[in-house]
Amino acid sequence: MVVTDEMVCFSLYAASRATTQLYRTLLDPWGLTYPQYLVLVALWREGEQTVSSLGDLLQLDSGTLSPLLRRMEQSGLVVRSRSSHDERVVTVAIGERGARLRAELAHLPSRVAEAAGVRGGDAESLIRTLQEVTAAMHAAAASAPEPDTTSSDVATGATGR
Amino acid sequence: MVVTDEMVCFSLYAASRATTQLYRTLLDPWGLTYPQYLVLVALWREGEQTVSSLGDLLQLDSGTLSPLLRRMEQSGLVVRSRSSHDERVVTVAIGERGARLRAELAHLPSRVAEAAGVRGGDAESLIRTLQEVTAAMHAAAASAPEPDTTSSDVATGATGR
DNA sequence: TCCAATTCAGTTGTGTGCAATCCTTTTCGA
DNA sequence: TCGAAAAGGATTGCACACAACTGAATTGGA
Repeated sequence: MVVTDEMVCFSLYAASRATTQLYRTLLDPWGLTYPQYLVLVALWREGEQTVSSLGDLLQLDSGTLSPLLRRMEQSGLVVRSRSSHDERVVTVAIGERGARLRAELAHLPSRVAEAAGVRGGDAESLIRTLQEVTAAMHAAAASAPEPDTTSSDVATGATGR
Repeated sequence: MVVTDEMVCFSLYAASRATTQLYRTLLDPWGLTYPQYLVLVALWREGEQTVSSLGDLLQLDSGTLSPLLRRMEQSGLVVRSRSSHDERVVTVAIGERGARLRAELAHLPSRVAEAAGVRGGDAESLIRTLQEVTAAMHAAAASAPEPDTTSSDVATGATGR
Protein backbone atom coordinates (compact mmCIF):
# COMPACT_ATOMS: atom_id res chain seq x y z
CA MET A 1 0.00 0.00 0.00
CA VAL A 2 1.73 3.11 -1.24
CA VAL A 3 0.05 5.52 1.12
CA THR A 4 1.00 3.46 4.16
CA ASP A 5 4.60 3.35 3.01
CA GLU A 6 4.85 7.11 2.97
CA MET A 7 2.89 7.54 6.16
CA VAL A 8 5.31 5.79 8.48
CA CYS A 9 7.99 8.36 7.75
CA PHE A 10 5.69 11.34 7.66
CA SER A 11 4.00 10.37 10.94
CA LEU A 12 7.41 10.12 12.52
CA TYR A 13 8.39 13.51 11.16
CA ALA A 14 5.14 15.15 12.30
CA ALA A 15 5.18 13.50 15.73
CA SER A 16 8.76 14.55 16.32
CA ARG A 17 8.00 18.17 15.48
CA ALA A 18 4.87 18.16 17.64
CA THR A 19 6.92 16.81 20.54
CA THR A 20 9.62 19.43 20.09
CA GLN A 21 6.88 22.02 19.98
CA LEU A 22 5.51 20.98 23.36
CA TYR A 23 9.02 21.03 24.83
CA ARG A 24 9.54 24.48 23.33
CA THR A 25 6.46 25.72 25.14
CA LEU A 26 7.46 24.14 28.43
CA LEU A 27 11.14 25.15 28.23
CA ASP A 28 10.56 28.68 26.99
CA PRO A 29 10.52 30.27 30.49
CA TRP A 30 14.10 29.07 30.92
CA GLY A 31 15.20 30.04 27.43
CA LEU A 32 16.09 26.41 26.67
CA THR A 33 15.60 24.48 23.45
CA TYR A 34 14.90 20.76 23.30
CA PRO A 35 18.41 19.74 22.16
CA GLN A 36 19.90 21.92 24.89
CA TYR A 37 17.63 20.22 27.42
CA LEU A 38 18.81 16.83 26.14
CA VAL A 39 22.42 17.85 26.75
CA LEU A 40 21.54 18.80 30.32
CA VAL A 41 19.73 15.50 30.89
CA ALA A 42 22.75 13.59 29.58
CA LEU A 43 25.10 15.50 31.88
CA TRP A 44 22.82 15.18 34.91
CA ARG A 45 22.52 11.46 34.39
CA GLU A 46 25.96 10.44 33.09
CA GLY A 47 28.12 13.26 34.43
CA GLU A 48 30.96 14.99 32.62
CA GLN A 49 31.21 13.96 28.98
CA THR A 50 33.43 14.61 26.02
CA VAL A 51 31.91 16.23 22.96
CA SER A 52 32.09 12.97 21.06
CA SER A 53 30.49 10.88 23.81
CA LEU A 54 27.67 13.43 23.96
CA GLY A 55 27.42 13.02 20.22
CA ASP A 56 27.10 9.26 20.63
CA LEU A 57 24.43 9.60 23.30
CA LEU A 58 22.33 12.12 21.39
CA GLN A 59 23.24 10.92 17.91
CA LEU A 60 24.40 14.40 16.91
CA ASP A 61 27.68 15.38 15.27
CA SER A 62 30.15 18.11 16.11
CA GLY A 63 28.69 20.42 13.49
CA THR A 64 25.54 20.55 15.58
CA LEU A 65 27.04 20.23 19.04
CA SER A 66 29.84 22.78 18.78
CA PRO A 67 27.69 25.88 18.34
CA LEU A 68 25.02 24.45 20.65
CA LEU A 69 27.55 23.93 23.45
CA ARG A 70 29.07 27.37 22.85
CA ARG A 71 25.67 28.98 23.42
CA MET A 72 25.06 26.80 26.46
CA GLU A 73 28.40 27.83 27.93
CA GLN A 74 27.63 31.51 27.34
CA SER A 75 24.47 31.18 29.40
CA GLY A 76 26.15 29.27 32.23
CA LEU A 77 24.48 25.95 31.53
CA VAL A 78 27.70 24.02 30.89
CA VAL A 79 31.45 24.47 31.19
CA ARG A 80 33.86 23.36 28.49
CA SER A 81 37.53 22.61 29.01
CA ARG A 82 40.32 20.96 27.04
CA SER A 83 41.54 17.73 28.50
CA SER A 84 45.10 17.90 29.78
CA HIS A 85 45.80 14.30 28.81
CA ASP A 86 44.71 14.76 25.21
CA GLU A 87 44.60 18.30 23.91
CA ARG A 88 42.21 17.28 21.15
CA VAL A 89 39.46 16.35 23.59
CA VAL A 90 37.00 18.88 25.01
CA THR A 91 35.21 17.94 28.22
CA VAL A 92 31.72 19.25 28.88
CA ALA A 93 30.56 19.54 32.48
CA ILE A 94 27.40 20.90 34.01
CA GLY A 95 27.57 24.63 34.77
CA GLU A 96 26.24 26.52 37.75
CA ARG A 97 22.95 27.46 36.16
CA GLY A 98 22.64 24.01 34.61
CA ALA A 99 22.92 22.42 38.03
CA ARG A 100 20.22 24.66 39.49
CA LEU A 101 17.83 23.73 36.70
CA ARG A 102 17.91 20.05 37.59
CA ALA A 103 15.40 20.45 40.39
CA GLU A 104 13.33 23.07 38.58
CA LEU A 105 12.88 20.84 35.53
CA ALA A 106 12.42 17.57 37.40
CA HIS A 107 8.67 17.63 36.81
CA LEU A 108 8.95 18.04 33.03
CA PRO A 109 9.29 14.42 31.84
CA SER A 110 6.16 13.24 33.60
CA ARG A 111 4.21 16.23 32.31
CA VAL A 112 5.24 15.46 28.75
CA ALA A 113 4.61 11.73 29.09
CA GLU A 114 1.18 12.49 30.47
CA ALA A 115 0.50 14.87 27.59
CA ALA A 116 1.62 12.24 25.07
CA GLY A 117 -1.13 10.00 26.33
CA VAL A 118 0.85 6.75 26.15
CA ARG A 119 0.51 4.45 29.13
CA GLY A 120 3.44 2.60 30.71
CA GLY A 121 3.40 -0.61 28.71
CA ASP A 122 2.44 1.06 25.47
CA ALA A 123 5.23 3.56 25.97
CA GLU A 124 7.83 0.84 26.33
CA SER A 125 6.65 -0.98 23.26
CA LEU A 126 6.54 2.27 21.28
CA ILE A 127 10.08 3.08 22.36
CA ARG A 128 11.27 -0.37 21.31
CA THR A 129 9.61 -0.08 17.92
CA LEU A 130 11.10 3.37 17.35
CA GLN A 131 14.57 2.19 18.29
CA GLU A 132 14.28 -0.70 15.86
CA VAL A 133 13.18 1.66 13.11
CA THR A 134 16.06 4.00 13.92
CA ALA A 135 18.59 1.19 13.76
CA ALA A 136 17.12 -0.11 10.52
CA MET A 137 17.22 3.35 8.96
CA HIS A 138 20.82 3.90 9.97
CA ALA A 139 21.74 0.52 8.51
CA ALA A 140 19.92 1.23 5.26
CA ALA A 141 21.43 4.70 4.90
CA ALA A 142 24.90 3.28 5.47
CA SER A 143 24.52 0.38 3.07
CA ALA A 144 22.89 2.32 0.24
CA PRO A 145 25.11 5.35 -0.36
CA GLU A 146 24.06 5.35 -4.01
CA PRO A 147 20.44 4.84 -5.06
CA ASP A 148 20.72 2.03 -7.53
CA THR A 149 23.80 1.59 -9.69
CA THR A 150 22.62 -1.95 -10.35
CA SER A 151 25.98 -3.40 -9.47
CA SER A 152 26.98 -1.82 -6.19
CA ASP A 153 30.37 -0.20 -6.37
CA VAL A 154 30.10 0.75 -2.77
CA ALA A 155 33.85 0.42 -2.44
CA THR A 156 36.06 3.45 -1.99
CA GLY A 157 35.54 5.74 0.95
CA ALA A 158 31.78 5.90 0.69
CA THR A 159 31.38 5.76 4.47
CA GLY A 160 28.03 7.09 5.65
CA ARG A 161 29.64 9.86 7.63
CA MET B 1 9.51 5.61 35.37
CA VAL B 2 11.50 8.74 34.65
CA VAL B 3 13.76 7.24 32.03
CA THR B 4 10.82 5.88 30.04
CA ASP B 5 9.15 9.29 30.12
CA GLU B 6 12.13 10.93 28.47
CA MET B 7 12.67 8.08 26.06
CA VAL B 8 9.39 8.37 24.19
CA CYS B 9 10.28 11.85 23.00
CA PHE B 10 13.93 11.15 22.39
CA SER B 11 13.17 7.97 20.42
CA LEU B 12 10.79 9.95 18.29
CA TYR B 13 13.40 12.62 17.72
CA ALA B 14 16.12 10.10 16.87
CA ALA B 15 13.88 8.01 14.62
CA SER B 16 12.73 11.07 12.73
CA ARG B 17 16.29 12.17 12.06
CA ALA B 18 17.33 8.68 11.00
CA THR B 19 14.41 8.59 8.57
CA THR B 20 15.27 11.96 7.11
CA GLN B 21 18.82 10.75 6.77
CA LEU B 22 17.80 7.79 4.67
CA TYR B 23 15.64 10.01 2.49
CA ARG B 24 18.56 12.40 2.13
CA THR B 25 20.71 9.57 0.81
CA LEU B 26 18.03 8.36 -1.59
CA LEU B 27 16.99 11.83 -2.80
CA ASP B 28 20.48 13.23 -3.13
CA PRO B 29 20.87 12.26 -6.82
CA TRP B 30 17.94 14.54 -7.60
CA GLY B 31 19.07 17.33 -5.30
CA LEU B 32 15.86 17.02 -3.29
CA THR B 33 15.37 17.30 0.46
CA TYR B 34 12.75 15.37 2.40
CA PRO B 35 10.41 18.37 2.94
CA GLN B 36 10.68 19.19 -0.77
CA TYR B 37 9.81 15.59 -1.61
CA LEU B 38 6.79 15.83 0.69
CA VAL B 39 5.57 18.90 -1.20
CA LEU B 40 5.86 16.99 -4.47
CA VAL B 41 3.95 14.02 -3.05
CA ALA B 42 1.20 16.33 -1.85
CA LEU B 43 0.91 17.98 -5.27
CA TRP B 44 1.03 14.66 -7.16
CA ARG B 45 -1.70 13.25 -4.99
CA GLU B 46 -3.96 16.23 -4.29
CA GLY B 47 -3.16 18.47 -7.23
CA GLU B 48 -2.72 22.23 -7.14
CA GLN B 49 -2.71 23.63 -3.61
CA THR B 50 -2.55 27.00 -1.93
CA VAL B 51 0.38 27.70 0.38
CA SER B 52 -1.87 27.45 3.40
CA SER B 53 -3.48 24.16 2.37
CA LEU B 54 0.01 22.75 1.82
CA GLY B 55 0.81 24.01 5.28
CA ASP B 56 -2.21 22.15 6.67
CA LEU B 57 -1.25 18.92 4.90
CA LEU B 58 2.39 19.00 5.96
CA GLN B 59 1.85 20.81 9.25
CA LEU B 60 4.34 23.50 8.29
CA ASP B 61 3.89 27.25 8.45
CA SER B 62 4.61 29.95 5.90
CA GLY B 63 7.94 30.76 7.50
CA THR B 64 9.12 27.33 6.43
CA LEU B 65 7.16 26.95 3.21
CA SER B 66 7.83 30.31 1.59
CA PRO B 67 11.60 29.93 1.16
CA LEU B 68 11.22 26.20 0.48
CA LEU B 69 8.74 26.84 -2.35
CA ARG B 70 10.92 29.63 -3.72
CA ARG B 71 13.84 27.21 -4.05
CA MET B 72 11.58 24.57 -5.57
CA GLU B 73 10.30 27.05 -8.13
CA GLN B 74 13.85 28.07 -9.04
CA SER B 75 14.68 24.48 -9.87
CA GLY B 76 11.51 23.91 -11.88
CA LEU B 77 9.85 21.57 -9.41
CA VAL B 78 6.79 23.75 -8.83
CA VAL B 79 5.11 26.84 -10.25
CA ARG B 80 3.67 29.58 -8.04
CA SER B 81 1.03 32.06 -9.07
CA ARG B 82 -1.23 34.58 -7.35
CA SER B 83 -4.88 33.69 -7.45
CA SER B 84 -6.93 36.09 -9.53
CA HIS B 85 -9.94 35.72 -7.27
CA ASP B 86 -8.04 36.59 -4.13
CA GLU B 87 -4.75 38.40 -4.56
CA ARG B 88 -3.60 37.29 -1.13
CA VAL B 89 -3.58 33.63 -2.09
CA VAL B 90 -0.66 31.96 -3.85
CA THR B 91 -1.35 28.75 -5.74
CA VAL B 92 1.33 26.10 -6.00
CA ALA B 93 1.22 23.70 -8.95
CA ILE B 94 3.56 20.97 -10.06
CA GLY B 95 6.32 22.19 -12.40
CA GLU B 96 7.74 20.51 -15.46
CA ARG B 97 10.63 18.88 -13.67
CA GLY B 98 8.39 17.99 -10.74
CA ALA B 99 6.04 16.13 -13.05
CA ARG B 100 8.89 14.15 -14.61
CA LEU B 101 10.13 13.07 -11.19
CA ARG B 102 6.85 11.34 -10.36
CA ALA B 103 7.76 8.22 -12.31
CA GLU B 104 11.43 8.31 -11.38
CA LEU B 105 10.66 8.43 -7.67
CA ALA B 106 7.76 6.00 -7.69
CA HIS B 107 9.91 3.22 -6.25
CA LEU B 108 11.08 5.24 -3.26
CA PRO B 109 8.28 4.67 -0.73
CA SER B 110 8.48 0.91 -0.93
CA ARG B 111 12.26 1.01 -0.61
CA VAL B 112 12.03 3.11 2.53
CA ALA B 113 9.22 1.04 4.02
CA GLU B 114 11.26 -2.08 3.40
CA ALA B 115 14.31 -0.45 5.01
CA ALA B 116 12.25 0.55 8.03
CA GLY B 117 11.51 -3.10 8.65
CA VAL B 118 7.89 -2.63 9.71
CA ARG B 119 5.40 -5.08 8.23
CA GLY B 120 1.98 -4.07 6.95
CA GLY B 121 -0.11 -4.47 10.06
CA ASP B 122 2.57 -3.19 12.40
CA ALA B 123 3.05 -0.19 10.14
CA GLU B 124 -0.60 0.76 10.35
CA SER B 125 -0.67 0.43 14.11
CA LEU B 126 2.55 2.44 14.40
CA ILE B 127 1.09 5.16 12.21
CA ARG B 128 -2.06 5.29 14.31
CA THR B 129 -0.08 5.54 17.53
CA LEU B 130 2.13 8.30 16.13
CA GLN B 131 -0.89 10.27 14.93
CA GLU B 132 -2.47 10.00 18.37
CA VAL B 133 0.73 11.20 19.98
CA THR B 134 0.95 14.09 17.52
CA ALA B 135 -2.61 15.16 18.22
CA ALA B 136 -2.07 14.89 21.97
CA MET B 137 1.11 16.97 21.77
CA HIS B 138 -0.57 19.67 19.74
CA ALA B 139 -3.43 19.78 22.22
CA ALA B 140 -1.07 19.99 25.18
CA ALA B 141 1.08 22.69 23.60
CA ALA B 142 -2.01 24.74 22.84
CA SER B 143 -3.58 24.39 26.27
CA ALA B 144 -0.44 24.97 28.35
CA PRO B 145 1.10 28.22 27.11
CA GLU B 146 2.56 28.85 30.54
CA PRO B 147 4.18 26.03 32.53
CA ASP B 148 3.68 26.87 36.19
CA THR B 149 4.24 30.45 37.34
CA THR B 150 4.01 29.63 41.07
CA SER B 151 7.38 31.21 41.74
CA SER B 152 9.11 32.13 38.50
CA ASP B 153 12.08 34.44 38.85
CA VAL B 154 12.89 33.95 35.22
CA ALA B 155 13.50 37.68 34.94
CA THR B 156 16.73 39.08 33.55
CA GLY B 157 17.51 38.92 29.89
CA ALA B 158 18.00 35.17 29.70
CA THR B 159 15.40 34.83 26.99
CA GLY B 160 16.40 32.34 24.35
CA ARG B 161 13.99 33.37 21.64
C1' DT C 1 -20.37 52.81 3.01
C1' DC C 2 -16.31 52.60 5.48
C1' DC C 3 -13.01 51.21 8.52
C1' DA C 4 -11.41 47.87 11.99
C1' DA C 5 -10.43 43.07 12.36
C1' DT C 6 -8.90 39.00 9.69
C1' DT C 7 -6.63 36.42 6.44
C1' DC C 8 -2.74 35.22 3.67
C1' DA C 9 1.89 34.94 2.23
C1' DG C 10 6.35 36.71 2.88
C1' DT C 11 10.34 38.39 5.82
C1' DT C 12 13.45 38.48 9.82
C1' DG C 13 16.03 36.46 13.40
C1' DT C 14 17.58 32.49 15.98
C1' DG C 15 18.62 27.71 16.51
C1' DT C 16 19.25 23.45 14.98
C1' DG C 17 20.95 19.35 11.62
C1' DC C 18 24.35 17.76 8.70
C1' DA C 19 27.91 17.32 4.77
C1' DA C 20 32.33 18.81 3.85
C1' DT C 21 36.44 20.62 5.25
C1' DC C 22 40.11 22.39 8.28
C1' DC C 23 43.49 22.34 11.94
C1' DT C 24 45.63 20.37 15.77
C1' DT C 25 47.07 16.52 18.35
C1' DT C 26 47.91 11.78 18.78
C1' DT C 27 48.99 7.20 17.25
C1' DC C 28 51.27 3.80 14.75
C1' DG C 29 54.07 1.36 11.61
C1' DA C 30 58.24 1.19 8.79
C1' DT D 1 62.25 8.16 15.36
C1' DC D 2 59.81 10.13 11.88
C1' DG D 3 56.19 10.93 8.85
C1' DA D 4 51.66 9.28 7.21
C1' DA D 5 47.20 8.25 8.90
C1' DA D 6 43.66 8.80 12.19
C1' DA D 7 41.07 11.04 15.77
C1' DG D 8 38.78 15.06 17.85
C1' DG D 9 36.54 19.19 17.65
C1' DA D 10 35.59 23.61 15.21
C1' DT D 11 34.08 26.05 11.06
C1' DT D 12 31.55 26.83 6.74
C1' DG D 13 27.63 26.55 3.89
C1' DC D 14 23.01 25.35 3.14
C1' DA D 15 18.29 23.99 4.28
C1' DC D 16 14.90 23.52 7.35
C1' DA D 17 11.62 24.94 11.60
C1' DC D 18 9.28 28.33 13.91
C1' DA D 19 8.08 32.74 16.58
C1' DA D 20 7.23 37.30 15.61
C1' DC D 21 6.32 40.68 12.53
C1' DT D 22 5.07 43.15 8.03
C1' DG D 23 2.15 44.54 4.36
C1' DA D 24 -1.39 43.82 1.14
C1' DA D 25 -6.08 42.15 0.28
C1' DT D 26 -10.53 40.87 1.96
C1' DT D 27 -14.42 40.70 5.07
C1' DG D 28 -17.83 42.08 8.26
C1' DG D 29 -20.30 44.94 11.18
C1' DA D 30 -21.91 49.47 12.62
